[in-house]
Amino acid sequence: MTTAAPTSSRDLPHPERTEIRLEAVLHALSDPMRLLVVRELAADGDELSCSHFDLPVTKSTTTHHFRVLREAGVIRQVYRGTAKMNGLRRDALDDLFPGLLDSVLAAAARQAVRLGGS
Amino acid sequence: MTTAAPTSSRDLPHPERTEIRLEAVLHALSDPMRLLVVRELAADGDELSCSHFDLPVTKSTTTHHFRVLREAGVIRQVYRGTAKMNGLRRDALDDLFPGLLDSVLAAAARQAVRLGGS
DNA sequence: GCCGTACTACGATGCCTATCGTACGAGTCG
DNA sequence: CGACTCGTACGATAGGCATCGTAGTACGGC
Repeated sequence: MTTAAPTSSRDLPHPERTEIRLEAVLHALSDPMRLLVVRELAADGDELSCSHFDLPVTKSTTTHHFRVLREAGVIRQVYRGTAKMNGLRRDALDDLFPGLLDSVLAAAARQAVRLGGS
Repeated sequence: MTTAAPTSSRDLPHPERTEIRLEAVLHALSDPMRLLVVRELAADGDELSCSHFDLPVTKSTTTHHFRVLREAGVIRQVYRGTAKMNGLRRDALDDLFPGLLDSVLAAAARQAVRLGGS
């Protein structure tokens, strides 16, 4: 259910819903880059390719961050051709930790306003 | 406001409310030991001494964890005689990140039930 | 079949951190 | 004062991790 039929043959390891740990999720979200990615994913709906994000790090590092997010159970990644599409695992997170993701997103938005000014 | 008159002469550096960063809070809560401490603090009201906690680590490490929590703005520490009392900074956290702490605590409680069974 | 694009794998590096042990300072109580 | 308790400071250590660069793999289009 959680893993739809992949458009490509390559498959990626995702943690089962019961394998997701709060500490891992919090740790994944505690990195500025990853928090930025999650905020953008939440804002733009889902299904965004890795290359859509213009992070101030190399592609190697970007790959690393996406893997951390996937292995923590925060995002779901599916290959579609050469692109790798990313989507928030809202269903699993909201089921396991109700309100957590929204609180973090709201907190991040508030802090962005508070610090960035814009 | 946030810093009451200390019972002892020794004083501890706490971040101002505006200095508290979401990433730092999430990182502080992403450690199992520290999450345990915060859960106990939230359950037992506030004003618990460091020695009250029976963590499976040495006292040096315990001191380290409490300092991380304090420097992230999660707890407030005040000396009272030889003891160091610890309390959650609920006011600051709820003001900066409404609902975040409660979501994390609820998520931790849910996960404890889900995993521990007891 | 070949090339370009998208992403990965692997090794290296430097920093951060969780942990410990020991030695020390601060405060309380006899 | 002296001893004891609570917590700190400092050094050491080992592991983790964010970052990079380069070389390589998968896929789609020409």
